[in-house]
Amino acid sequence: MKQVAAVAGVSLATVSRVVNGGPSVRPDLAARVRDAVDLLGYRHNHTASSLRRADRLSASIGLIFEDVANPFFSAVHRGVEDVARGRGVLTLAGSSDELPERERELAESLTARRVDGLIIAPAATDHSYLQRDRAAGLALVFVDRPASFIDADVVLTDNAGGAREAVSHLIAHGHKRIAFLGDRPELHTATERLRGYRDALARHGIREEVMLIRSGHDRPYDLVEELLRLDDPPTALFTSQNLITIAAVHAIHDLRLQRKVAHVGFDDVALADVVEPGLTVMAQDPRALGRSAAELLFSRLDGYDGPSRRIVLPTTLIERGSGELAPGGRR
Amino acid sequence: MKQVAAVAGVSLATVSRVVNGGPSVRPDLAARVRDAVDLLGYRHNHTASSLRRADRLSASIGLIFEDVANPFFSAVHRGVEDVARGRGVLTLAGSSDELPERERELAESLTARRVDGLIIAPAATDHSYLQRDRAAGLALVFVDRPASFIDADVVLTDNAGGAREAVSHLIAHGHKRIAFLGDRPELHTATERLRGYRDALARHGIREEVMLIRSGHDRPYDLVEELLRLDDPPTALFTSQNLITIAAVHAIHDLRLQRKVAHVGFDDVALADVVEPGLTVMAQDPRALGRSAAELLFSRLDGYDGPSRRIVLPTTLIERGSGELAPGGRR
DNA sequence: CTGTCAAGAGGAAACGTTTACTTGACTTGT
DNA sequence: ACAAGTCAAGTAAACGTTTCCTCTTGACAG
Repeated sequence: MKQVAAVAGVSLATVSRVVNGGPSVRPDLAARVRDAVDLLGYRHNHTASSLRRADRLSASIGLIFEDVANPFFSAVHRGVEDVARGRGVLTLAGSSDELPERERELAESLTARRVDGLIIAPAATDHSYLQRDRAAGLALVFVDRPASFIDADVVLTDNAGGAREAVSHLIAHGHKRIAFLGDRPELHTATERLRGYRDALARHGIREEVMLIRSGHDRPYDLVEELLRLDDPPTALFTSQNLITIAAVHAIHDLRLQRKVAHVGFDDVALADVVEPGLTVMAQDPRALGRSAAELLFSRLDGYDGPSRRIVLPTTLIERGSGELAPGGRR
Repeated sequence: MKQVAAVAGVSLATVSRVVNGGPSVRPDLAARVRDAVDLLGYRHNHTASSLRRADRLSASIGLIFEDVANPFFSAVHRGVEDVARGRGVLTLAGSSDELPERERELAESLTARRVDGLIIAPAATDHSYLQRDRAAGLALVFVDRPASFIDADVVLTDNAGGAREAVSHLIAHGHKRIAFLGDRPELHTATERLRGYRDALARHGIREEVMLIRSGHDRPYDLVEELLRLDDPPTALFTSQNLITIAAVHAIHDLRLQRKVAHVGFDDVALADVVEPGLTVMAQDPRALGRSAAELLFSRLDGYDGPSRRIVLPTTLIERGSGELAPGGRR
């Protein structure tokens, strides 16, 4: 920049004004500066700039997910990017692999780079360590799961409602023995979906059976096999997470029961409509999740200073066949 | 930091030394500094630090993909992250949506933030604009597709070889009328896979048929339908991209031809083994692609200054049934 | 003419760090 | 006991910008 100033024969201040589209600089000078910029191949240094600038904004936000390669989270990522792009804001993403420690490291790494905000799908159980950064102006939004020990904006899927609707759908098709296969119970989404399942049963006067409620199994495939080989097996399955759903589809097909046992999954998966019968799912909208989270974040950066908000996005039932089988396998 | 120094009763330099694990500082002073840090909730400012530091490294790298939400690229992303994490390096990712202009904007945004390196799955046809940044020390690696008009490290999948092998596999099962469905021909991967297809036919003395070679159709589903309704339809399909593969599976199933027409896809997709028959694919290893790219990048940052390297990763044939059907549909 | 004002430009301080250089107190070898 | 060397700590300059403040110039009103 100094060189540019020298070549253009102006002061540093003027170069800065031109580079930032500053208000009052004579057209001929501006042109000279621009020529010098091109000539020297000057590249603006955004980090140095934001160090001194009044707003102190880095125009970048951090994302912390379980795994950036999980289709669910990469869709959230994209949703965030969609709205960040409009503001010239870049996204830094990292995978926590569901490890609280790793999540914290990432958060610290990101705040050390002075990101303007953080969007987190929380793994850690305690987020109070972010309190200080927030006091220092960091915008904070949680997505997919609420945070603990810190009061912040959050955007969620209607897990309980979606699960309730999914299970009610099975009940409407005549099922009474419906198994619940869930993720590890320490996950908020898992317990919420279980709550929805219970709710649906209760509303229809169906008694829960302990044998049919299974959470946090590490080999879902085996679990499904076991369930379907019971003396009195469930007539329908509700799988409450995408990887479990996929494992269940495998198991059901391997046992050749795909026309006998009904199945609804939470969260949509690719090729769900090519499987025979098509897989009925309660779909989420991860991209919208990301967009909403980003909007909450930017509203904070734009000065909103009210109480924290909680957005809950609805789910959509997609009927493809597997969820519409009657008990015993008739359609 | 000034406050920390004041509270601990030491100079700024000493605080800096402690914060950076500097070599020679008396233990009691170091302890006092650390106490002050905790007390004040001091957060290191990495950007200010890298501005002055000798290495001038931001410990972050930029990623530019077509779409961070595409499972292929999100897996590459994760591969990069795997190796970056080991070095405490963060990844900034952006989606170009295959628009050269958007790619360039992203690249400029990233270099303005002084990332140490850039990993790009190129959309643009001319990357010479990066020449200057590279001269200034930016490490540069291209992934999935080679760059144009700039000589840089690149890591690719063996597109031609994989396609050749896939098509040979179909030929080995007795097929002679094999259709090729490809992506837009301006994409490097698309032309390479077509080359592999042609190669396989030539090696086995099969004449190409123009009618059976289709590239860059925007409605692959309709295209497959059209092909299969020809008077003399192909007995096998080779779909050379994941989205096209999925569309083809849909079309084949809708026409109830899944046991009549053989099908091999390039790039693996979820649930491919639950479809009936299972979908045979030539799988890539996108995560390894990302890891290799990151390794090339870091070797540059570690001082490697030799000629640019080109890594080509092999593909793996996964036989699941659809590729092993004989012409006419017998197994 | 003088005085007021606005616009345009420059000088220098500041942002939060690191680091080259300096200082001072010890240690060591003779 | 003294020169030389070592080590720990401090001072101040520097990194690449932006911004506050001042200065000059010219226009215009009284």
